[in-house]
Amino acid sequence: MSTKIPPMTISRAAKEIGIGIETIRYYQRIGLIDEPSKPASGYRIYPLETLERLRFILRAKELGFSLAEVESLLELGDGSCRESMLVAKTKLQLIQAKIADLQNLEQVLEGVVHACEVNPDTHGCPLVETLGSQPQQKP
Amino acid sequence: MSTKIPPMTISRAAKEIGIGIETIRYYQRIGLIDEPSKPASGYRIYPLETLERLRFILRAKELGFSLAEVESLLELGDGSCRESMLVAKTKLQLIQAKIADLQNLEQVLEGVVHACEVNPDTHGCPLVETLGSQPQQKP
DNA sequence: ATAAACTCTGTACCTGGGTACAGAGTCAAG
DNA sequence: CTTGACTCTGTACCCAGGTACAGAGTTTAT
Repeated sequence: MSTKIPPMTISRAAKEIGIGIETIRYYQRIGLIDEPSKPASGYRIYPLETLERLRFILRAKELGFSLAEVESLLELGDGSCRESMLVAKTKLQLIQAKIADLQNLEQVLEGVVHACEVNPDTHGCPLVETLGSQPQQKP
Repeated sequence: MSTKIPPMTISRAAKEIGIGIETIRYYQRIGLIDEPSKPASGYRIYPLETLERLRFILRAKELGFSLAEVESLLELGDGSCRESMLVAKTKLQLIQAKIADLQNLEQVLEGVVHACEVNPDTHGCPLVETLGSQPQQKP
């Protein structure tokens, strides 16, 4: 009477998470997730725990963490909150620096695009001259 | 009477720009800068023009452009301003999206670090739980 | 005039983050 | 019970962006 739940094989896991099969295997190779033990004969079954871990990895990656950083976060997860916090704080500072950099670039690009729009000569493009001259205000 | 200006050999160029010798050669290999012609016997001399181009590349790289993007900017530099502007506009949009992403991450990390500071338990770390749960507000 | 320092050329190697594929085994539907 | 779809294992390959090194030639300082 029970509707059969199809076993969570690698391709179902991949589809569930929205990731490639080969990528899952890659993460296994580099030890980011562990391989479910193989049942003597048959396919590996991916437990919920592993799916959660994969989701964690994906979200962290989207947020700009490298796989190495993700790994340290995962390792610290089991340990002290203080240590994880240190990792996060360090990352936060990097993120803030990166934001500042990008905002600087944004300004430069906006200025340059505007200048190009206002003065659409075919020569003496402001964009090229901007990048070609001294560094922009980098405090 | 004239003080000898030492010739701008590759290592002097590298030092001047603040880049490795091998990196300059790498840029030559991939066609990003051209190799000064070699004087039958002796070392290649790097003209100011090439130094400028290297500086351009470095600044653009700092601003987050890939070498491929840098190349297209350099190519467009000689052509129409309108085209360069298109490249810059596209890049601007990417930059703005990236900034938004990072600001989202910043908020999440700040919240999490704050939560950790307020409630420094050794277990149930908010950071880990945050990344472990549903995706943050990603509009 | 000779040794140290530099350059040139070519090729090999590295890290990060995957992606592809061959060949053998396994499962599931008709 | 066969056929097609899937999995497993292992290895190879891809891209970006470099970095290293060997062996031969050149320059420069002493």
